[in-house]
Amino acid sequence: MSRQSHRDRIYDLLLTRIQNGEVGWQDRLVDVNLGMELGVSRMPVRDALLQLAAEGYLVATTRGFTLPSLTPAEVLEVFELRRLLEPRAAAMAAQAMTPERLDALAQAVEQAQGTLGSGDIPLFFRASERFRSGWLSMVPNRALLDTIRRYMAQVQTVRLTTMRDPVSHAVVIAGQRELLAAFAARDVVGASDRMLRFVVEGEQAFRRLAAI
Amino acid sequence: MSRQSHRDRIYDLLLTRIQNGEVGWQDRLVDVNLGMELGVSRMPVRDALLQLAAEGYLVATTRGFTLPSLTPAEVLEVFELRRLLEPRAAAMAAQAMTPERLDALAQAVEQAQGTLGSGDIPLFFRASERFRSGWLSMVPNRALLDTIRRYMAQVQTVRLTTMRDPVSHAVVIAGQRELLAAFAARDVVGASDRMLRFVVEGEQAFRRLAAI
DNA sequence: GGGCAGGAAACTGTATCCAGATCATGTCCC
DNA sequence: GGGACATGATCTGGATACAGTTTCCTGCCC
Repeated sequence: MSRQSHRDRIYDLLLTRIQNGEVGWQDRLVDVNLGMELGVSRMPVRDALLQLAAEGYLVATTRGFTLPSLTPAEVLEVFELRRLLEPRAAAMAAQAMTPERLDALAQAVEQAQGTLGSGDIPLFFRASERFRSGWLSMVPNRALLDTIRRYMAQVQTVRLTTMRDPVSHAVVIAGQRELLAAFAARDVVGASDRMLRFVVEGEQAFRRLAAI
Repeated sequence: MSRQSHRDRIYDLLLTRIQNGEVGWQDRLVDVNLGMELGVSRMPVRDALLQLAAEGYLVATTRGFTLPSLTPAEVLEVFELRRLLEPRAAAMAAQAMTPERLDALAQAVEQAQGTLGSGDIPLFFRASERFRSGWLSMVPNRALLDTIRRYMAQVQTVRLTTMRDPVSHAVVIAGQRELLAAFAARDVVGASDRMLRFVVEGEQAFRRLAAI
């Protein structure tokens, strides 16, 4: 298979859409429709959708596939997982950091900062996502990275919702700035500690918004 | 769908075979053959196999699906993940433990102990699996539990291999006994600490066998 | 206006078939 | 004996069609 199969191509495309927030929480991904859009039969689309479901990015319903919708209790379970894994991941990222990646991360933080006046929520989300995936991809442990990415996909809709809360923006940006400083200094312990606080702050914002 | 679909039924059956060690590391699971064996077309078989692959239990090759075969470096990445997650999981299991579950765990440990003289490797493996899945299923955090189960599926063949090393058996059983004692005492900290040591011991055994 | 029933639409699961890719085996040549 | 090439077998990916299930919409009745 010198060329990518339809299934793999469609999987990549759908995963990118999901991770870019282009799939709404009420959208239904239906294989026949996507097949027509992409010029293929529904079979490879279905295969890609089933794979995304098996990996936790989507949920199968009797009327197409949708984004997972976690209960607040389930989201808190993911926060617990984040507290266990992300400090270590940030530490590893700090150790592996490069000047080029630091530049890119700094740009993402400045972009997020620039939305504080304008209230441009989608841009704030995209910049924050760029910061996050930028440092995550420095993590050398592939099993750890895959695990983090998997659960992040499941709470995507929650993240979009909490990002709409302007109260959180300054907190998030302050966290990003301090993480960036730790990364720049190759401060492994500092990155780990700040990441833990970052996750805790995110959980506090979630609990406030969900009135838990 | 009041009756289980072929796909789901076949998924369950194949997963059971995998987890019971009935699939050899050189076996190839081919959808046409399994379809004939089970009296269905290859499509639901293929779907089930693709799902098992997406979940990490199998790997697709150009000639059927096989058990995953991780490189030693990849296995060590998983050990890192285990060190991060399993102490916490054991702590939660200790907190949630019930007398009935304790009985079942104790039986599993005794069964594993009984193989020390006979050298019955498959029985030792099954008893150890029973111990492990017994306490894991007490973990109330579903995200954490799913994450652990997923990466354990990927290292199944490694576990089967290291289980064949008789030197490890006494170490494993001692670990199980001490975990069992911590669970019985609802000793959350003790369970966490012992679990960390258990994982480290497993890693040491792996490093020794892989001559790393 | 609300509830229920029936039918159509919209989906899913899967069977069958075809085309393409890969692997294994056999043969020939050096 | 070893390597290269050709051929056949064996697999995969995917297209199409059909049957079954679920949901939605409309009409009718109270």
